[in-house]
Amino acid sequence: MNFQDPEEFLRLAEDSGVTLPKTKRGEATFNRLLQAAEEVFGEKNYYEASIVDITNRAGVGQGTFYLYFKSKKDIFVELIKHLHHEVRSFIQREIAQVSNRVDAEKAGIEAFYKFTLKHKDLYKLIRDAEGVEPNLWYWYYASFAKAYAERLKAAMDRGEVARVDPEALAYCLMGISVFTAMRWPVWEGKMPPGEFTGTVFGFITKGLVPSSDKRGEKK
Amino acid sequence: MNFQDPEEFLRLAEDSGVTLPKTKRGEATFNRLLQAAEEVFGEKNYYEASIVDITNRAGVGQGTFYLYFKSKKDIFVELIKHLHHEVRSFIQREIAQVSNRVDAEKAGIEAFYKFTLKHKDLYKLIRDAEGVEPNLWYWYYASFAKAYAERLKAAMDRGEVARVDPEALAYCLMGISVFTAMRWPVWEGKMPPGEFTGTVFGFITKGLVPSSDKRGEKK
Amino acid sequence: MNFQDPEEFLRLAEDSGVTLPKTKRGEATFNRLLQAAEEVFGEKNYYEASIVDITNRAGVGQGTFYLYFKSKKDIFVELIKHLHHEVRSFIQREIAQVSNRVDAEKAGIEAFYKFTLKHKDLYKLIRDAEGVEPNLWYWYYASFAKAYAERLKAAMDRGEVARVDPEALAYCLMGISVFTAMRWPVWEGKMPPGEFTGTVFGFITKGLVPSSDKRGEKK
Amino acid sequence: MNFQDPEEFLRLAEDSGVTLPKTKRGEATFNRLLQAAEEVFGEKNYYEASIVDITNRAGVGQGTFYLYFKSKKDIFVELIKHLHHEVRSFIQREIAQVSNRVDAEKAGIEAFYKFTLKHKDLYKLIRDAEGVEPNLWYWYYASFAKAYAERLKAAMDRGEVARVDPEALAYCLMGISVFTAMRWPVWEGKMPPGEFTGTVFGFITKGLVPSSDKRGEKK
DNA sequence: CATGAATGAGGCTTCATTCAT
DNA sequence: GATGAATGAAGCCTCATTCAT
Repeated sequence: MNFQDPEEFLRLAEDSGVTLPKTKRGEATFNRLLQAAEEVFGEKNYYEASIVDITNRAGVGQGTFYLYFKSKKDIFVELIKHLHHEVRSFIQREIAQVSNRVDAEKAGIEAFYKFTLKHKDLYKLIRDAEGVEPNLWYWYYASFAKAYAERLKAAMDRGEVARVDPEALAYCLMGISVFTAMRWPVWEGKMPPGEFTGTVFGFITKGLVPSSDKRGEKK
Repeated sequence: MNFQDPEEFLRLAEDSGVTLPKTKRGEATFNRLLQAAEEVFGEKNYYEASIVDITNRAGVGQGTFYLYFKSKKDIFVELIKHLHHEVRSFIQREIAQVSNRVDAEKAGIEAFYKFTLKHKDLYKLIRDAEGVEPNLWYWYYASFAKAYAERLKAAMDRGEVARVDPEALAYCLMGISVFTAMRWPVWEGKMPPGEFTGTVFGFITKGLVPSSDKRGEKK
Repeated sequence: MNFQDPEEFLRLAEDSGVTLPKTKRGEATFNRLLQAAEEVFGEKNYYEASIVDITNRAGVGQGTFYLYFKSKKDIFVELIKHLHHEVRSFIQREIAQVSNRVDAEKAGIEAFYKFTLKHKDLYKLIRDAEGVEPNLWYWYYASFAKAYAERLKAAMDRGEVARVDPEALAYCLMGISVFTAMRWPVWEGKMPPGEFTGTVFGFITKGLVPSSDKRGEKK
Repeated sequence: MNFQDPEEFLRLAEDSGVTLPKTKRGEATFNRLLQAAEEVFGEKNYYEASIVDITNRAGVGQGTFYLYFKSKKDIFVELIKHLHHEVRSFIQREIAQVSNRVDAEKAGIEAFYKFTLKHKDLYKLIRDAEGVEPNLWYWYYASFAKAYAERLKAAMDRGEVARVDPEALAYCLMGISVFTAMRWPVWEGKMPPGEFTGTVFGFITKGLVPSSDKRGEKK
């Protein structure tokens, strides 16, 4: 696979596919379509959902769809970008007040669980993204990881986190978040029980904090 | 979502969909089809791959497919089961000689990277599995996690690993494996560089080993 | 075989399969399809006729078919119902002015010959109906017989027809109509010659009229 | 439609399609296939039954079918001819001892009911015959009618039956038999109740017997 | 004789997209 | 702006028939 830089992708994706509405009435239709798409793709998966499903759900005519989106793929991309923004800002908000990075990590994961519980579809959507448009999928995680790594780097500079490769750490933490969220919010539709969360947080904490003897850490 | 027990699923999936060949000639065809399916699904994704793609690749007529598989879905399920078995036994073999659990963990991840590099398709296949047959996807990870947790439990009993919730730990480790494998073997087609691996292993080691003060651990 | 009441069947068949058009343009297409179906099924028989045959004949695209009918079977059922209505009202009209039942019977058969000559397909369609949907076939004849028997019953009350089991009589008369129509309009494409018709009418007349001695008749 | 003479048809159909077995073992297989075909075509109808259905039922391999029959159609034709022979000889036997034609008519119909009850499939098979091979269907009824008419002609000469067009009469009687058999043996799986049969027989008797005044009869 | 394997034409159906109103 | 109609490519699948063993 050969991926562009995440930002590069965004720039490419910027222009195409979507025709913004010009009137108030148009805007309402546009939003109804996007909303319907989230529901339908969430229930059915990209390939098994049809455009008629979406227009029916939105309560508009079939032709109307193409007034705003150039293709099925385009509304999907639009949707992923929208949700990506939502997760990140949601987590951001939940973390904001926590000063220490290690504690922020825990808060972030907790927030991710909460978000996942509300948007169980998100999971399916991202999964589908790979098949539909690998670049989109790549961008989704890579841009996430980048921001993550930057925050970790800063924490290392402040001495809150052991000094190691921040990107590797970012992928570890994302993997933990995603897989534990799969186990509980997605599969069981519940927040994980205390013992489970306790273990997860304990594992992360021990893994992140600077050890006294510093073996294996960079200076 | 409401999933059955992993073993329950296996039993269900046992019977249907596949018709085993009765002659030597038939067996060869059967295998060619399975092999072709792995390639095609790897390249294209479940929904965009067609049965003709598979039969063409296998060099057999279109109707031949239906001699052995009742539908596209059935060959897919068969494939996943096949690959699941392959990964697990591959990793098992690589770990066998390592006595210490923490070191075995590292060896296991390293093995997973190697396997992923060889079967980059596996990644896509499992992803698609969710859309195609959620139970299959659930079974894939859940049965993996179960075995994982058992090994961890044993290690805890031997005092090699801190005594915490083994299942939670299993999902953490799986998440780390999968996401770091995505970053390098899948996206870059290479084994991760030493610094990356070092960080990952360090993180895991610190997270697993019993701490001297035992805070947060069960007795 | 286990058949529902004819009316019951109609009610069941009411709902499904057909989507009525919403615009004038759509209505024209719908009718063209129905017309084409009659021709094609008449020429080829249900199983050997394909949907493409129908859409080609109708001069529309293949997909258009599914805008109005859910399946081949559905257009077939629709057609039979349509033709059933046509025969009955055609015969009704031809009989209307004849006051005496025995003469009406002759007029009815004559009318049936005429109709059959125009719609030789009808014959084949009804035959196929058994294979396609036994209930439809049952309904076709049973509802016919029911109306028939009622008319005969009334004639018995007026003393025009010997008082016997009206239903049995109805099936006798239907059998005669159908088989003699087969012999001439269907096989030869002609109305039967005078001598043939004379014999048929004579047979019926003698069979229906109240005999002077009343042996075997109910009071 | 343009039909050949019934005998002409038979001669045509004589040669083709069937390869008689040469050994004892072969004969057994041949018969098993024919038997299986009757069952399967009876249950499913010609077009919906597949050759695999037949070979499975017969317990032989798929290829074996073509050792004895050149095509699906050929076994069907063979079957119809076989059954046609069966009905006629069965009825013949039942009528044999009845001397008077009018009584023989009743006995014949009764026999037809009995046969139909045993071979409900016959009904479906003949129906299908039209679609599969119109000539076969034509032959089936026409040859039946021919023999029928001859018997009636003889009875007219003996003064037992009114002198009218014997062929017309034959089709009337066949129609009555077939439709009343449909009403009871086929639809209800029972012999008709006494009142029903009484009416049918009364109708026929009155229609057949020479009237005192001879109006409408030939000299 | 017998059989399982193999085939490919052809049927039904779906659906993203374009048109006409 | 909006909508229902129309399209046809493309996919899945069945099955009569032919082959190879």
